[in-house]
Amino acid sequence: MSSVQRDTKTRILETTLKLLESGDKKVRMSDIAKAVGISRQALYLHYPNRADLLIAATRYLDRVKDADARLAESRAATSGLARLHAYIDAWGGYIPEIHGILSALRAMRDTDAEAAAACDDRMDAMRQGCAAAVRALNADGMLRPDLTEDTATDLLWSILSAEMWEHLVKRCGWTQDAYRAEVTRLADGALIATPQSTP
Amino acid sequence: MSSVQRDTKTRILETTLKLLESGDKKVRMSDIAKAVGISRQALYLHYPNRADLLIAATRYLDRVKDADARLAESRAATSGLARLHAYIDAWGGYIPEIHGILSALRAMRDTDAEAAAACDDRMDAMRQGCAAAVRALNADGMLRPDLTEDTATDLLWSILSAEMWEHLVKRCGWTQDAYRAEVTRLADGALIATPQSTP
DNA sequence: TGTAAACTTGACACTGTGTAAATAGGAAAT
DNA sequence: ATTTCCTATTTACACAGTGTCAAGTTTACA
Repeated sequence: MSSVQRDTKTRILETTLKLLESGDKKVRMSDIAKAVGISRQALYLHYPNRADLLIAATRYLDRVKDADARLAESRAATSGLARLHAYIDAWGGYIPEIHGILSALRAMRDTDAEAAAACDDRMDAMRQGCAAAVRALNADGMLRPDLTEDTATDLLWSILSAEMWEHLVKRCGWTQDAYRAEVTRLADGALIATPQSTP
Repeated sequence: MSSVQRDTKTRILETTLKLLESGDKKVRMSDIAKAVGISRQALYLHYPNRADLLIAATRYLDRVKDADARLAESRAATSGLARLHAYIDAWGGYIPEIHGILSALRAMRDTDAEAAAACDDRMDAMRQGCAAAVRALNADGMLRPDLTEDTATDLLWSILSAEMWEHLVKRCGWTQDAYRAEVTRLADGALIATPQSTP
């Protein structure tokens, strides 16, 4: 019973992600159904509502892209600074891949509590990474002395937010490389006691 | 003919703004009508659709809050750095007052072309202010040498974006003062050749 | 052949936006 | 005093999109 069903379920998730990623238009349930090649109602046999489908798609994407593994790499860094940079690279590089689904979920925030929860959950997880990087920085004595770890985490969290990426890359048209470079600089300047300069 | 009409029109705008500002919930046409004390259909006699109403409300807010005058103050600053800081103060202080309507318009971006245009228009105007501040900074030789004026403007524009304010103040719970202080620091670190430090 | 799962079609409820028609009340002109 | 205009009202409907329901069809497989 499960093999066919799982195939369709997976096909739905893949199609949903493709539609969300490639297009800037609105993705309706009927759009997804048509793209998958099933009826709109069949969609509801697999996912009870739009929010659940989007959340499932997010989880699927994480699994496929191995988000945890990527972000875990930053934990291996020895110095606090290296760890900060590794985290910026990891998360900053992940944003473009989840941007489509992320903004679809964000658009549902106001109307759907479940979507809002999924959004928050995701952002909170990201904040954990920021907090860890800030702690490592502080342990090395490199955190700007007038910042608490909490405030520093908030700052890094905001700098690395998907909205910031969207603004710089989508709106201003920056390349991913330019984004990475400037955001790293920005974070360094915001968090580090004695700002880095190329020696 | 006009006095009564203008009164109702103004009352609609004021009510709309109040609803948008004070509540985090969704504001429907019927909500506005009920709050004004007229029928939903009477709303359409004054404003043909929701987007037009929101846009009119934005313009009304600008007029009431005298946005131009505030932002113009920053142009009076003598040094580039003073001008940058004056602009950050002016715009950063204006965001909380227009945040409600701004995010309502932003939520309509995907579905309504006119709302998207109004949003872009507003953000572009803000970018002009950023560009002017960056030019003044560059004229003083204080712009980080590896930044073009365009790139620097993009950076400042992103740092001062309403999304950044929302993240730090609404999400992280910062006070407006903390926001102002850290964002100023952030902008300084991002744009200025030799970063400021308290002597 | 029979059964169950996956899927289909068609219909409908609900919300929110926007349109239309028929009507009422008040002000102002004549 | 009556007509005319303007504002507003009520009722009704069209439309898009989400979500539900019921009855019927295909496919697999035992």
